[in-house]
Amino acid sequence: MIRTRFAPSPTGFLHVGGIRTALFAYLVAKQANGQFVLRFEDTDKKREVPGSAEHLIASLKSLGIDYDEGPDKPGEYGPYIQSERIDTYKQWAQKLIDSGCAYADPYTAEEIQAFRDKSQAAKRAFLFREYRPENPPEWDGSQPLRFKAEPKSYSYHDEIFGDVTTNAEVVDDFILYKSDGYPTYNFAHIVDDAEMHISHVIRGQEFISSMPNYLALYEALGLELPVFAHMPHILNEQGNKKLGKRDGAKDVLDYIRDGYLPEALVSFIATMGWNDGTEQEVFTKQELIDKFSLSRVQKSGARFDEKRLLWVNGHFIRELSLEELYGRVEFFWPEAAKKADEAYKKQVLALAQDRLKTLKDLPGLTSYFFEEPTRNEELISGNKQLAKLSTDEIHGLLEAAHDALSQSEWTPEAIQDALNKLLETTGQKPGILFSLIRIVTTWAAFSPQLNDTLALLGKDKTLSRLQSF
RNA sequence: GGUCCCAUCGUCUAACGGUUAGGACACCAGGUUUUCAUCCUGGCAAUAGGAGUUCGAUUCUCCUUGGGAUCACCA
Repeated sequence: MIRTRFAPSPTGFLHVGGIRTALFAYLVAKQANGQFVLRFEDTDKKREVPGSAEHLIASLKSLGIDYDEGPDKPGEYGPYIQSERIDTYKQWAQKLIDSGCAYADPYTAEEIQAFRDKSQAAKRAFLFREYRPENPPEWDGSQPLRFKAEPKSYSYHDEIFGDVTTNAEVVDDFILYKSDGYPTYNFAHIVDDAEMHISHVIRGQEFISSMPNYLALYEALGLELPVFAHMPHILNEQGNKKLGKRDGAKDVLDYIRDGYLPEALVSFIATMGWNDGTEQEVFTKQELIDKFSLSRVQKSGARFDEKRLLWVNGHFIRELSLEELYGRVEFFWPEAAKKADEAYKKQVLALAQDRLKTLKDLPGLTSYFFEEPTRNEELISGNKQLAKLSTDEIHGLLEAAHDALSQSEWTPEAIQDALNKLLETTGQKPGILFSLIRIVTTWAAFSPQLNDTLALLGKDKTLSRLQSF
């Protein structure tokens, strides 16, 4: 049975890097009809951020990364919050003590710092085991509990990085239990993964360097090794370090608020560092479940390219049926659209759909359909051809347009006919005449095809805007 | 610095040891009788460097260079 997990600590929001790890773990579970588990690793109470747990859950839900078991979704192996599992860790720690694999750390912080300085002075890496006390006191919970490591070389298989060998020197007596009564991640996650029957450990690359210690612990605990897969980091836009909250990594929920579609986000995030080997560029969630494989995940880090995300988002917007899109843009309409009726809004949306990169673009693209636009002379003076016209000439053309259109039937076809005839009677080029009409009726930098725009705007509004110049 | 990992167009990437090194984003040009967008056509653009193995290396090995991760009573 395949069981994967996503185990964030509730210390903030989720950015694309974290979401990708969650998504891949989810895909691995779903494609095998297994379970995906959410677990909160809240053993560092100092770093915990209030509200973060709810925020993480909302982020996962917003992208449709549904977990089968989690803090708010009881399952067979709960609870799924580490701070509620202290008794379990205690039992496992006792096993280690009994088998002589763990001991109490009697040193003060100052003493340890002195060891550290000594190692540094000798230009050697600090290893606690070199200062291992000969007769450690009995562990009473007030001291840290350390793992008694046997330095040896390990090799293991990583689904993404392949066969990795580690150096014996780096195995050290790391802390299993902190003096504050909470276990460390290093200890707790291994216990939990075992207790929760997790088959695949999928996490960020930063844990690779700790693998020797984990492997030593699995061994001491007599546990079977899960499958490991370490994700390369997502790099910031400059490509010089892993994407982090400090250098502008955005909360995924902010992308939703900014009008990005969940399915676009999912497709984009999945294809950062993964592809199916064909030339397919975008994927639905179901396609990802069918086609994803850890072995095709790139070893090197991928940069976050916002331009590409924008393209993917536009692509998914265009794929949506009008009905679906209408359902998605509910909160993105311009203020003035509130009183407009549904049928009208749908027609407006149909004209805007191809132009939308994010849903947030909607007001800028459509407001003149709902309220009188603000006049912006620069649209005329900034237009090379129109700037050459005198005010009288402009008025003449608009008057002619008004007359011609006032006698027209009000369908896109009839309007187009009228406009074409107008081209002949005025002897103007479309670049001049149509641009002028377009600008005066919308006062927008760009707009949909002129006849469609006017047809939807309505005869009265069109004629009055032509006259108002 | 020690340890581990990585390296194809600007970016994301494809290529059982044999391809004119392919696709996409971005950019540029043209087309779809106005603009913007969509759509279509075309263009620009890469195997970090050096040895070795081989009839033949993007691909295998080694070195160099460059980059990243990690060295906490954080996860």
